[in-house]
Amino acid sequence: MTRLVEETPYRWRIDAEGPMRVPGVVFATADLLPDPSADQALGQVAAVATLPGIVEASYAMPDMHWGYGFPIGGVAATDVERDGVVSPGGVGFDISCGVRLLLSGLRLDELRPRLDALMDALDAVIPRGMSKGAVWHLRGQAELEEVLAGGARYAVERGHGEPADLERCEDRGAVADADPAAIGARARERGLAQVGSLGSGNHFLEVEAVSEVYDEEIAQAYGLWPGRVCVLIHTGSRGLGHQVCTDSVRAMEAVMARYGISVPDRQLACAPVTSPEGQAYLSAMAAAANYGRANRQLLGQAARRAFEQATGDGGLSLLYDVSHNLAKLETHHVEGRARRLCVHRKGATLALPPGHEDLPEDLRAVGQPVLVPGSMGVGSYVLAGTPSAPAFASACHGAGRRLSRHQALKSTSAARLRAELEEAGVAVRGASARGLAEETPHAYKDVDAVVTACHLAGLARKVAKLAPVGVVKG
DNA sequence: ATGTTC
Repeated sequence: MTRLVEETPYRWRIDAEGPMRVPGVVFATADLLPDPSADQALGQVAAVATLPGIVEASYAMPDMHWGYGFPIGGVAATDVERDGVVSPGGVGFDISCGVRLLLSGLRLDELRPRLDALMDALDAVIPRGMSKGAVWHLRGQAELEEVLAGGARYAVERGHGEPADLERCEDRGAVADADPAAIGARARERGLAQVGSLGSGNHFLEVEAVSEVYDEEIAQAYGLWPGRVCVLIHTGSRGLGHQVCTDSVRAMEAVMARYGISVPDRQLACAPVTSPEGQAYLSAMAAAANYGRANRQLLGQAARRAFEQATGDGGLSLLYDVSHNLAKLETHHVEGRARRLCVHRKGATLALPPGHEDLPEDLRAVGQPVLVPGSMGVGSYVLAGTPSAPAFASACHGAGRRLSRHQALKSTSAARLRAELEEAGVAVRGASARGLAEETPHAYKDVDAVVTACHLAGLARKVAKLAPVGVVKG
């Protein structure tokens, strides 16, 4: 049983006990905390706090819930120069899973008469579901290596997008230090035919419109005006990323004892960042991340074609593309000293503060767009990084699951859910009955409450809300 | 999340 101490209404502490090296810190209201009888995420926050080299605290965001090893919504940083570890479970199976928000030139009232045509066009060009085709037919393993090394940059080089897109991608579209050779044969095979595909589970493409603006100045800098139609794409690195995680966990389990590391849960398998195994993981992870970046770039292009075809206006501009499953080497001040850290964000979004040098120039004054998809049909939020940038500049990544997929499936009728969505004015395309039922909104926390907790805890500030008008799902 | 149990 993990004991929580309430520090503020939006911040709870788990004191460091036993093998914990740092405390746990959970950003949430009481209502958003996981139910301990059904969800072990708080114990996972404490378990992560035992990892070698961890600094400051084992953090969790308001959308936290149970995950593989680390909680989803977990943030943990380790000191690279003090034997800090990297753990594949701190990134998750869907490496560089993330979101991309594109802005159209249309107002919702202009789109309405063409909405069905647009949804049909998207239906035709967006591959989705388990291993069922992709937009991009790579020439073979040699070209897959280019994708793994170059990410969205390579996609744009090959004509899949505009150079301006890259300015609005985290890491300008490609993570450095990616080594395609660090990726195994099986992962490569799985990856060959999936670049430009949505996948299943909680992945989706949504057509939305700006429904509320909370911060005029930042919304203006982001180009978010009321009624503006936009497209939100949520997907990751598909089977390739999954296989990289599987292979890496196995490799680390085999060497942990050699490094004198013991962890309370074997799902926390890890190795020192500077070890051969740590470096191999980070190289493979970066390559898988680039695959995810290329994947979102290709789907954004497919959305442009569908808009062009259905509305005559394919001019979607990219607001931002950001991952919420990644480990990054970053410099942060800890106890007054700049330190090189390996920051794991799993179901947590990077939220760079105003003025940060990694931001594109035209967004630097206001801070990074933080994209927070809500549950299906409920709407999404755009937030912005704050000057205080707690938890190594991180924020929530979504609503956060409340019920397991199995529980959701048992408690929901897919047909009724589809009817409810259509009745609420949300067109649905391509969703399997099971996919719909597992993603029922009542299986998720209230995204309004999650975002409010983020805002009041100072993790990220509210900028605008987006209301859905159409969804494409696996 | 995932060729949902190599």
